[in-house]
Amino acid sequence: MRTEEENIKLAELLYPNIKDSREDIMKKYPKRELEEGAMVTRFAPSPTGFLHMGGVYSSLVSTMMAKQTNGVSILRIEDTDKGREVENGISLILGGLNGLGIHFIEGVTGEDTEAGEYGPYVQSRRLPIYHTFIKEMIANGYAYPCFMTEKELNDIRDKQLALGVKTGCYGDWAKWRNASLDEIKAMLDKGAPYVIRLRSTGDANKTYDMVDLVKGKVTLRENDMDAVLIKSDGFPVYHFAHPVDDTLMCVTHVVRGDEWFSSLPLHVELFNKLGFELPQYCHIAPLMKIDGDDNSKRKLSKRKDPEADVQFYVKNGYPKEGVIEYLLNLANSNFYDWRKANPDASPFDFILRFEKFNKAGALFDIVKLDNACKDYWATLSAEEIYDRVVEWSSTYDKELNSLLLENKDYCTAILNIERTGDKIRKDIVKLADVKDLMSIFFDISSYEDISNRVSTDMQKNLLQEYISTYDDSVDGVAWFDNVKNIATKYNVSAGDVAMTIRVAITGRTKSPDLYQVIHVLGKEEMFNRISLYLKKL
RNA sequence: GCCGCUAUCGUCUAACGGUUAGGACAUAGGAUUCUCAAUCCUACAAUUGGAGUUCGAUUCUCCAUAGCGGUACCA
Repeated sequence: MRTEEENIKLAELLYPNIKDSREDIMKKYPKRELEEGAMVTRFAPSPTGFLHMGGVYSSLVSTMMAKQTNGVSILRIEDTDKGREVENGISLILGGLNGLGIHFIEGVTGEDTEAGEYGPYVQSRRLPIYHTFIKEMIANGYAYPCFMTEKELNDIRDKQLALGVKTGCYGDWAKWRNASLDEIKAMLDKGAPYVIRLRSTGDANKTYDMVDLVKGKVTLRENDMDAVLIKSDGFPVYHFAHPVDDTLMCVTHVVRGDEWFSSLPLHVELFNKLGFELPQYCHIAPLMKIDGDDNSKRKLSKRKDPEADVQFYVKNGYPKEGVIEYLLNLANSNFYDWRKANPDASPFDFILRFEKFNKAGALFDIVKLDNACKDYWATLSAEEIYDRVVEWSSTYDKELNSLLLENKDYCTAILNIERTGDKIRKDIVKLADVKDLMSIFFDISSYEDISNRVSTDMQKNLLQEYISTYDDSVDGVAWFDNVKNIATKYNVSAGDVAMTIRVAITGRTKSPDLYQVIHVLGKEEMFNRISLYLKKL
């Protein structure tokens, strides 16, 4: 057991260059002046080159909660694991978030830029801050250097497993927690690598209650793990960065995935030992996915599920409004009722409530998301959709982009088919669908065969009759009356006549409203197509 | 193995301890006298199991089971 003086010496020995005290640091991060009830939230992703939908979900909740209470939302980058970091990781995160309309008030705004007075907002730029607090903890006897090797750690783990007890570095298993100053000095002189561990004073047999805003009242077991706080490369682990950063940045509500819930007791102990006030915790359930292999539920996985990656939505041109609607629906199921009552409101105006969140993991249902997206596109005009496709295709489909730009009026007319009146067409889920939808208006690559429904000879008769009776000036009802007349004359169904015309001018057995298609194409183009088809028959 | 969280139709969910357990998505059928999409109507479909408390339990308690999470010098 080391004495108080020895601990102070130890702290000085380990961090001789840290001269600031905690007060020096705290002064730079004054309490925020916000109105009563304002929430300060944060989203803290790692720049691993991949923004998970679960992250989008929690960032959406964080930003909306802050906005609804006139608080502050912060985007902080947790880049303390140098092994997993990826180049342009920050831009990827920002791109994905902004692409979905999620914006933070404060924090990182680019690879090397940030906004706000409580920075830096990238953890690798905050090392002296972490070191100041860890130095103080060592001096107080709350933390210590541990020289255990990977092999030693594995060995005790094997022993613990064999004994059927809890694994990890705690109690008597933590061999360096009470080492003498001389023993430590000897190791340091040898240049042995070390980590800084918490010197836990918790008792795992004791429990206490606290409130999680999503889960309600929860009973926690005290932490007794001597968790690693500072890695051998000098970077903090998440567990240590969390209390330090969130306290200095005056975060009031920690919204994070449920996978963190298990480490809450450790965080509580750290807040206490650091003399910090505990924030409110909101552990939201993860997004799940049915695994095809064995039908079991599992976390939406970035390796197995393309829809786990935000890039999937961006690349395919999913509307941000649809994705947001779906996510909000998942967050608070009363969103649906609100949407019915407020059909024109922005989804960001919906009031989220922590107590309405689901406690268990929800299956991420891409079919339902598609449905929300279809509904959204149906609310737009042809011009609005045209603008959105142009914007999207400029990066994701250059060929479609130039087609759109060269034929603006024509393309808008195509997009306007069945988009007016009270029967709105819903066949667009994502902008990537638009290409296929437009293709028939530019080029027919092949014809579907309907000869088993209408014989080739009959098709010729019907089309000739159609050409000779066609009147460009009549409305849809009169146009179809004519189709019916042709049907009667040749003793076939009106459907057969319509189908024949459809295949002749679109090549397909399925198409939008024929009358409207014809008028977008124009009389001349229609006749050209029909004669081309007649030749092929 | 150890620790924790959770449990209602296929999926997301609603239901002061008293409801014919409701809605949405999906699926199936029908209507819209041209296909597809949409829309409207109808149908299908659930309280994990077992004890207990209670006049009465989806709701409260306990046990079991299952799913998920954690058990890292990852977040």
